[in-house]
Amino acid sequence: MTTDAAPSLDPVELGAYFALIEVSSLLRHTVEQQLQEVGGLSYVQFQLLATLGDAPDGSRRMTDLADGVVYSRSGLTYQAGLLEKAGYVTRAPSPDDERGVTVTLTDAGRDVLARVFPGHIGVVRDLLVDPLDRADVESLARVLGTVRDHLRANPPRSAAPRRKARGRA
Amino acid sequence: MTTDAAPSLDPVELGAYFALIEVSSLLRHTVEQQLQEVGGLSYVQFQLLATLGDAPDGSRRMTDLADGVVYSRSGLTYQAGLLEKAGYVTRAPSPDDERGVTVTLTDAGRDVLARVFPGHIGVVRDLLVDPLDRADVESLARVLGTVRDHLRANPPRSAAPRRKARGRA
DNA sequence: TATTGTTATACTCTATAACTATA
DNA sequence: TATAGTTATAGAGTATAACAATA
Repeated sequence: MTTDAAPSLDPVELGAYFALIEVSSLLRHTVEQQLQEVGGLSYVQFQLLATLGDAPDGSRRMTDLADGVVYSRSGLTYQAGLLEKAGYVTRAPSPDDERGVTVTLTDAGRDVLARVFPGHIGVVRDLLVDPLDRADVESLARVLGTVRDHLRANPPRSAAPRRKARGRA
Repeated sequence: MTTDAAPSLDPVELGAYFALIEVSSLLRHTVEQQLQEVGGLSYVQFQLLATLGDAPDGSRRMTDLADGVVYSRSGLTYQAGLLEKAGYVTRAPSPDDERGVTVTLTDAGRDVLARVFPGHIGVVRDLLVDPLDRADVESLARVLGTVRDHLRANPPRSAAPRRKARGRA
């Protein structure tokens, strides 16, 4: 039901896709530079720290940290290791489940987050928010929120359950 | 120079930003898997091939290829080298400017594009287009188009592979 | 047995700087 | 001198598979 018939997108749909890719790519690239310059953080590292910062106690289990940030376990272990070595997080066995590891934000972690945040916000405002009027920002938030919710509800899986477009050729 | 005063974003603005990052990240990751499985292509390689496919004669100069795809010259040389080795493009000195290199799509390059396209389109439709109604897709295309145009007009001063942004601060 | 996380390893990609050659 | 592109190289990140420990 997905891509059996001749798949195509009209110009508007294609335009939305291409614009999304180009905008997010450039925005992310610029933010990455800012994070690297100011805090020596990669974007993934920032996302992990920010996720911890959102948690009431600054703690989260590895698995819960992975969410939309990283796509493999070992990748998360690697990044968490770097953050721990930098002193931004600690890792300890989870109290309730000895298999799990609880990652906790340190004071130094909160510091680097605070140091990095203003410039981060500045980039996002300059590149994404300022060029738009209020109504467009609201529209963008709503529409992309819809897409995000659908993605979360239907995890795209590793393209495994997806049909092998054995089309022409 | 841009935002020195206390920078902040309200929840809607932050929501637009986070949704953009999450959606584009997941979309790109899924597309990358499809491209890899079906055609053995990375996303960047696909973008380069697709750019060539858009050109009337299937040719373009290296510099023109770089546009929103790659952020360093050497990175482009690397990817173009891979594509050449795979037989998807040829490289030859530009006729008009002996310093330049003209990259040209081969028949094999067109083949792999054609082989990869249906599934690519399918992913984009499943993940981005189908969850939205027509008006939302149009809105998304328009708003992101606005942002993209601003980004192109005001290159974020470091992601400019062509000009040498000298005179920092 | 299934799940959580780590390790080892190999690979891809990126970026800086030095270099060649054309303009 | 400035521009177009390549090369060398080094580093960051990712993914897969084998592994240990716990549930």
